[in-house]
Amino acid sequence: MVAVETTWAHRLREAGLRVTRPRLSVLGVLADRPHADAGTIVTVARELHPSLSPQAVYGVLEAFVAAGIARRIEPAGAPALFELRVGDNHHHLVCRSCGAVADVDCVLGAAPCLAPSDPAGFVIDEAEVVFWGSCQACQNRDRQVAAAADPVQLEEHGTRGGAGA
Amino acid sequence: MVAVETTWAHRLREAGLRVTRPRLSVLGVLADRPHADAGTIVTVARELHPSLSPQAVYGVLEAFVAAGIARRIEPAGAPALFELRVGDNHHHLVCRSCGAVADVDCVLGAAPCLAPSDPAGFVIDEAEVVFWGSCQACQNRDRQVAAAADPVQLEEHGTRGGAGA
DNA sequence: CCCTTTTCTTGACTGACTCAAGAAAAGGGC
DNA sequence: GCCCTTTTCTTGAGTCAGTCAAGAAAAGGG
Repeated sequence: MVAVETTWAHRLREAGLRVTRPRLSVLGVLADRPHADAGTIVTVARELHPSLSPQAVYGVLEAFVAAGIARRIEPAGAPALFELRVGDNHHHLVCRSCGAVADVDCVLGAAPCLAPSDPAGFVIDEAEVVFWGSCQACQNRDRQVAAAADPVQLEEHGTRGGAGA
Repeated sequence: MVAVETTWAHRLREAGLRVTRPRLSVLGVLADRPHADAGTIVTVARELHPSLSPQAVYGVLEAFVAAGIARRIEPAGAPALFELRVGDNHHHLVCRSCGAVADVDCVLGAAPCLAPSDPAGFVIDEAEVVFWGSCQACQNRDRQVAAAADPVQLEEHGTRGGAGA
């Protein structure tokens, strides 16, 4: 416990940031939930630090991103997500149904891992890749809903689909 | 002129959509500006159709996307953009400074053009690729600003950088 | 031309995020 | 340990993109 907090404090100092309660709280939440949005971080961090304000969280996250200890991702149609895994140029899988996000290692290595053949005069520093699809849980749920609608196929289970946030 | 409108009308009917003035206006704007956001579309379309409401434009764009005659892209940190180029799985170059967007043909062909080695149980239907960098105009501007700050290098021109959008 | 369905206008509202000012906390120097 | 400066956090108002809902207007088949 103490060791963990010491580690976070160390990481903050390394990045040239002061060690504060809000920053440690946000680091703790991000360690638990690797793709949390600002609202989730506020909610969860308040369990330990009830006076924490949303604006503090926005400020902390901005400082983390500027210092290079967090990365911001913005899948279309969702609020920004933050992750502590930085510097390895990995990409993301996003579920169209529930918004779940998973990491994928970059297939090709260093950033930018891809280069267009005709860059139209642009100097490119990053290739961002988002894979859109359906996560395992949503596939299971959809299969169960389909089975309920057409019981001939999988009648033996009689399962029901629960909404998966 | 009439031929053009007739073509748009035809395209709408093909897609199963009624032909209306707002829809023709939005198509016209998108033909001129291949990566316009909703606000720009409202402003430009009102030159021809002053009573057009923002909500009508949101509705029209939603109908276009649902019908497959437009595509919505959402670069991080910017409002959604719309384009008429659909069905070819192309990708985008986005300028970090001015937000300019250019199309790039997909290097690999059909969608999803990439596949992660470990998809973590996801079924993937699309790989979205965004190349981030600096467009030609912003490179020129930055070079001029640098020259103004350090005149030894390129003194002979004495150019000044204008803020670009 | 009429009638039904779709679409558009008007206007209120939400969610994510930003801006600004003053209060509180961090951490180096003594 | 205490003080002082700088950074950071809290509080509160504001912005921007987009959504929701209800009634008016327009499309297009009969």
